[in-house]
Amino acid sequence: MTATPRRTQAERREGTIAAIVDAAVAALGEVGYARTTTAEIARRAGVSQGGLFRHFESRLDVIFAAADAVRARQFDDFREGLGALTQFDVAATVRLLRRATRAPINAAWYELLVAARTDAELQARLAPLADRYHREIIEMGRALPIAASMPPDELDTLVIGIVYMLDGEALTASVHVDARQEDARVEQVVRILAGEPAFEGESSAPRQA
Amino acid sequence: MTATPRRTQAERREGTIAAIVDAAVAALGEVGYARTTTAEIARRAGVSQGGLFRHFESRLDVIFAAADAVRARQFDDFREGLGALTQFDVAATVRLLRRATRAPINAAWYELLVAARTDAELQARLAPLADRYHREIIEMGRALPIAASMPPDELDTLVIGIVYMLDGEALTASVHVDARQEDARVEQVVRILAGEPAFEGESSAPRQA
DNA sequence: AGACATAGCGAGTGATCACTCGCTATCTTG
DNA sequence: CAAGATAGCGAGTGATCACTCGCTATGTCT
Repeated sequence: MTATPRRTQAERREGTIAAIVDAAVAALGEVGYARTTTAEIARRAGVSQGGLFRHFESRLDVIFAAADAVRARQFDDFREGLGALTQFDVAATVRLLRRATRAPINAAWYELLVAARTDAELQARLAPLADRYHREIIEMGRALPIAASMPPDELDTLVIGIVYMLDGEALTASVHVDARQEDARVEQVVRILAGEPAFEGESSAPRQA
Repeated sequence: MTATPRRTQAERREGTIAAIVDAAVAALGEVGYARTTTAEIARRAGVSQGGLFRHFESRLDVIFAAADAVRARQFDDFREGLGALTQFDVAATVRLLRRATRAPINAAWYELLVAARTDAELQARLAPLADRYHREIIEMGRALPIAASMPPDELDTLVIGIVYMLDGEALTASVHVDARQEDARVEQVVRILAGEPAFEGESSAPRQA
């Protein structure tokens, strides 16, 4: 019945580990950190609980591997989206960023951020990953064509600020969405990045030397 | 030994309920949603587990009461901070907002937001509170002196955008802080709210009619 | 082929979860 | 002051947690 495909030990190992990590990422996104139990992960991965602990010493080790997978995948996905644009467009780029922050996989990242706040061990493991994430976002921003039109550190601050803003929007999205404001927000960001005032003032009397 | 202060039933009830709600808020902030158990809340409130269930039908009811307490207290604190300013100052106001998002009590709100994403019951209870929170933030923004210098809906979008940005910053703070960027971010926000470009462009050639 | 190593299994284990229940302590009402 | 109501207690209860352990299944090495 069961045709055994004859895989090497390394292949079996690798495949099982990948299944467990994928399962953990999906579970974090779908049921949250607290309910991402070893039983839940094993069930989703099609592995027994004992089998899971053959490859990971603890639940935290699985979680950590999942966190790094999320970080890596988010960049792959975003760069893929950027590459699909026929030409650079600030509004489209901001919408890509929003799509990234709203992606199910990114919800897993938020779960980890929040859990890390009150879990010292997780915090210690996650901090280096978060630093790297932060660095990669900045690098990504500097690689954008718009980088030529403003000082690098001002761009860095703007890019991170925009990402933070979309993070806040994504977090609140589970209990409150305002589609009209979301569109308006993209337009404001576009104006800011274009070096224009953020709003169309009716009586814009510029003061301050 | 124990001098009984002879309180009425209503006073006893009220006092116990307040202690439980306070304990829940503190627990959410200090140990997170998952570890804010009925035992933890009862211990902090100085009440037995059974005593807790005398006043609340379920853990979720306690959590809900805590959520509303957080929302109310955040506005009281913020308005108090605003009142303490000798005169209106955009930078100081943004820093007050940051202080609010970084306050321990606000961490409780983030815990609830994230938990609500994967908990349908909590989501249903929290959504009306979140709507109200959102509305009150907008009203607060419109009451600021700066409201006179730009169209109301543009201001709304900016204010919520800034709050979201500070939310994202606060969330990431447990694993990554960048004090220099945080200062720069306030300055950028001030420039944006003043109707100036967000950055000091070196070769600012304004295009677009 | 036979000896050995690694992969995978699933029934435990003690701790902790939300919540219940029978009880006592305190207040209210006539 | 007596009877009834409300407040508060803490030892259960079944479910679920991360993790262990003795076992079998499969791949590797000579």
